[in-house]
Amino acid sequence: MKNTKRAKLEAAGWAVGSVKKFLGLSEADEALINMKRGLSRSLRARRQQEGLSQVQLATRLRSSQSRVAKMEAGDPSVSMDLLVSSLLLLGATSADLAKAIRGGEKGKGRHAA
Amino acid sequence: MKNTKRAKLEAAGWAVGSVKKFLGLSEADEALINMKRGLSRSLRARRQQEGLSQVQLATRLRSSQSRVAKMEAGDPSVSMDLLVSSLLLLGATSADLAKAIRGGEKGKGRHAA
DNA sequence: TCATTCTATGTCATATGTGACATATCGTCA
DNA sequence: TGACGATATGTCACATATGACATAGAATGA
Repeated sequence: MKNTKRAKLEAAGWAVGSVKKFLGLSEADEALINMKRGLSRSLRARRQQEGLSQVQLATRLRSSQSRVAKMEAGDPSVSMDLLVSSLLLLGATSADLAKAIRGGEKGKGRHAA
Repeated sequence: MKNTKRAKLEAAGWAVGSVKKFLGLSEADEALINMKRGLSRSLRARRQQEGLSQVQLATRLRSSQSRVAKMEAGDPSVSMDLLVSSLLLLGATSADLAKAIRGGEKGKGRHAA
């Protein structure tokens, strides 16, 4: 992910209604991270449900154990594309993904609102 | 995103879903592309609803007109991350995104209401 | 016609993501 | 204890995505 994003935004000044817009952008960043978290959790859950090790999953995905670990850890270097396509390869439907994305909303353990 | 698969995809004309197996196109690939399509459409819809030109939107996103055009065109060079974060910046909620993703599901031919 | 605005498409330098590898930690079992 | 399997973390070469730019097409109005 872009760790320069915030810096760029701050440097930009953000002409119109700056403070409000800035907060909005911050929230957007947070939302994206939460969505990824939901996908990460879903990936780990599916893997474990299938009784696969990270190595086994990596083989299925034609990736590596370390990348699987990073996917599940929500590492910033992992794209949403990778998470989504991995979940799809594990048999998730787009409805499942939609759910995972919404499920990643806030803190874990919260009942859905 | 593997360019080889994309090339195959596009070379096929990407018409109907019957030849995909021969081209090595998995269900997962198809699903991912459909999800992106849903996001692309949603982005365009939101932009137009706000009465923004691509240039104006690009400015808001701190991107360029050409990239916005590519996002909306579903260009293979556009990542899901970019689509999602752009939509979030336009004020979409994760529920909206979940919907867009599921909306990108099936036949695009349907001139939906 | 020309001029303007909006959008599409191609290219490129550079930023970012990815798979692979090494290595560390942790738990389990003999 | 040592060995093994599973997971985490750091690094790197290479692949891919991104913003910026140029340019073209399409639509509108003078």
